[in-house]
Amino acid sequence: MKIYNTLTNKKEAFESIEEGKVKMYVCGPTVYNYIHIGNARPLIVFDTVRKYLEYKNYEVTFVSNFTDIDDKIIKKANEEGVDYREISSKYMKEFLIDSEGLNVKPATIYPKATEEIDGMIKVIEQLIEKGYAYEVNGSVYFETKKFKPYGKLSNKNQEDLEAGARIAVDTEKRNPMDFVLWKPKKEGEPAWKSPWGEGRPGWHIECSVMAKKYLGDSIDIHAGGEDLVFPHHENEIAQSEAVNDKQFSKYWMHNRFVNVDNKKMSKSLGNFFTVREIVDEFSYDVIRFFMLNVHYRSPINFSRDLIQAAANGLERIQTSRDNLEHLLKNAQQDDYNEKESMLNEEKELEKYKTKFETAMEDDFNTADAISAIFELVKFANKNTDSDSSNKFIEDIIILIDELCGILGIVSKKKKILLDEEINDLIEKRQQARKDRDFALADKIRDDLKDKGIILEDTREGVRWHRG
RNA sequence: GGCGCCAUAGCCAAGUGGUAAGGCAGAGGUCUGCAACACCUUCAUCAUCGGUUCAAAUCCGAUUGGCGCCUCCA
Repeated sequence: MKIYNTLTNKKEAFESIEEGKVKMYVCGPTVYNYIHIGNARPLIVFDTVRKYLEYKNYEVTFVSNFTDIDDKIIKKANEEGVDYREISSKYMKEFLIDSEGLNVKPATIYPKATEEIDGMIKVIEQLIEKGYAYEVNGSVYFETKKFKPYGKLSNKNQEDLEAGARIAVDTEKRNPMDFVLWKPKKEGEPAWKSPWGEGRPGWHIECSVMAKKYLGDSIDIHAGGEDLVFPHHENEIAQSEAVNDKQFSKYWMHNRFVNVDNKKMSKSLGNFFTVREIVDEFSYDVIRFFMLNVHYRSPINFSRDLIQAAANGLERIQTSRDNLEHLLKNAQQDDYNEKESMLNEEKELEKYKTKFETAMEDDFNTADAISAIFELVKFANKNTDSDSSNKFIEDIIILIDELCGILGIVSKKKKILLDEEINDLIEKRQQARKDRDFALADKIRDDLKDKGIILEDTREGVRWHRG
């Protein structure tokens, strides 16, 4: 299995630190709003990475934090005139709802920044002791010059960074590139006690501390959006490796952005769509499928037309799977019939599975993996009919479900329970068709369509599903 | 100014040295009372220029265009 490692800028063979186990840390959301579909990309992508690792029998410990104290949260709380905790707890809940909708497996642990302050203070103290950090007027800064490898993740060197520094130099700092570990309390803001007076932690220290506490000094995979490479992840490396004297993360994975009109979608630019908005019109399943249609290290453009195209594609997979299930109900033979034996099905199915795995092993090429599913679907559509055997159909269904399952793609259409009223109407329509009263038959079909029930007259009888 | 990424059919998108996967949309056909589904057929030489090679979308160089990071940000 190969993973593209931002640290080395190349694809590397994946070898976990401890055999059979993977420790993974993904930077989680700052909870001050509903997530937008840009936020959904890392969620979906790294959940898929996890699912594939688990499919390969790794025991994955997956940690994803909540940044539940931050300038933006405070700002929003002040705007709404409520306590910051009301904001953070509300949007944590909403995040988990979207997360579940997107078929993201819950993290092993979701640590919250505000519950880890003691640990952060301890690490900051250690950094000061070891000479990597210094205190000025209640603020504590990390002195980047003291950490020699600083810049190794983002391929920057201190001189370039200083030359490019656009922020007005904070006179408190010894060096413009130093970053804050602890900031003093401002009037009206929440604060915690510390050896440097009341205040709150800087953003970067959170992740270093939570990763250490729940995963240990060295982890296998650290992931997040590409914008986190610098400064966030660079700073995490500096903090963690300065304290632990060990490599912090072996592999660093970063997803590219979701764009609108080829421009980055972000809360600050205001050109974003929330996941909820899209779910209203399409569905969580379509969003997930849409995201996985593009390799995670390529930018992906978002538009109504593109997501509609993805919805149509997903429908193709689901329709095929539905048809198979329908055939299975009527299938008689238990063992392969002559035609099926000729097809050498097992070997044929192996081909799609191999293509799928090969794609996934190559830095999680989900786009290519999905094409294997489409090829499997084509094979199924082409080679099954009412004469197919149970065994033949079941084998295909199992494989479709397995492959879709790894990607977290829902392979079945959502159905409601058989409603007698609907069945009555369908029978009525069948009678009308027999009587060649097509006007009535079409009216019944149209009426059902208005209620969201789509009828299809297949060779094997009338079928219906939610539109 | 520094660092990095990208350019494949109407649209989306794999492919990183051996002659272009897959999906959406479109066209023609089969099936069907009609429709839908499905199936069959059809639809590109890979931004431009130059180079390396028996062989390049794939490597090198240049040009043009686009994007990201260097500041909160997935």
